[in-house]
Amino acid sequence: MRLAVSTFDLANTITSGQFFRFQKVGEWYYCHERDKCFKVCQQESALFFEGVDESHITRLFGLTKQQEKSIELLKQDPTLIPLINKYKGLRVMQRDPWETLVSFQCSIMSNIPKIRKNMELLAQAFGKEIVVDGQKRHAFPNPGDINDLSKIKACATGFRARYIHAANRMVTDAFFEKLKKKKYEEAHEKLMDLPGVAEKVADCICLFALGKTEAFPVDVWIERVMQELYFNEERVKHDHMREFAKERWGKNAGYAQQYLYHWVRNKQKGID
DNA sequence: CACCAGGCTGTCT
DNA sequence: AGACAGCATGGT
Repeated sequence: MRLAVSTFDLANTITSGQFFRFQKVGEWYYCHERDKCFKVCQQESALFFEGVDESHITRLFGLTKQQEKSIELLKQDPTLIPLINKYKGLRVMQRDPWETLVSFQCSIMSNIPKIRKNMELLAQAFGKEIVVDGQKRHAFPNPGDINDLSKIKACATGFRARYIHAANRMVTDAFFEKLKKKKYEEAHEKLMDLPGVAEKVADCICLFALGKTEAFPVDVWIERVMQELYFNEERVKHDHMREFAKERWGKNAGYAQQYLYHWVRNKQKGID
């Protein structure tokens, strides 16, 4: 299957810290979401994919006119212009909420390669086996299925295991569907009732899975880049940065966050 | 090997 | 109520 994409950058979108279950094989990215496995590759303005229908691709990768317009609007902020031009086509994804919750519980005191490992091991330990292109792969387990604390620990999750184990008993897919319909502030507050979920993780779930585009997750990388670009290197509290983002970018704060994060991480890695 | 990561808990105003 | 120090874990 083929889809025309005018402003989209698959590689930067997949590797910008919002998605973890993928594997690059040649030109293809094999991507997982819950029980779905599909492959996707980009050649200029053509996106090729197999294994899911087009609506799945446009939803997951945020390929909407609305997002394109929002990012264009952010160029009214002169500070963001070079970042948006450099990573033109970077999108905020819309992932499965349950899988997003577990991946960001894993993100506590961690890093992207390790989160990817945790998610793969959890799928191997608790998910059903699926075969794609002759390769053995694993679906991600449903809410309720990650129910063995020592097995969760064996997935290199450490002290996060009890958070995942407890949340597994507290949520359902229907719970997240209800949150999608609520306002950002209310969804954010409800998420923080879950173990291993405070301001930052709740904002990641709001932004990457519940469609709350005003959510502005602040981790150490956002703290650093905001200090550099907006606070003249002064130390500022995370709460103040969230307020600042709300004032400055409103409903588009989440898109701003994604460009800031990807830019500062690649700068650190020396990628140009 | 020192260093790097967010949330939870207990303690102090 | 709100601020803050100390803890837990695995990879580089």
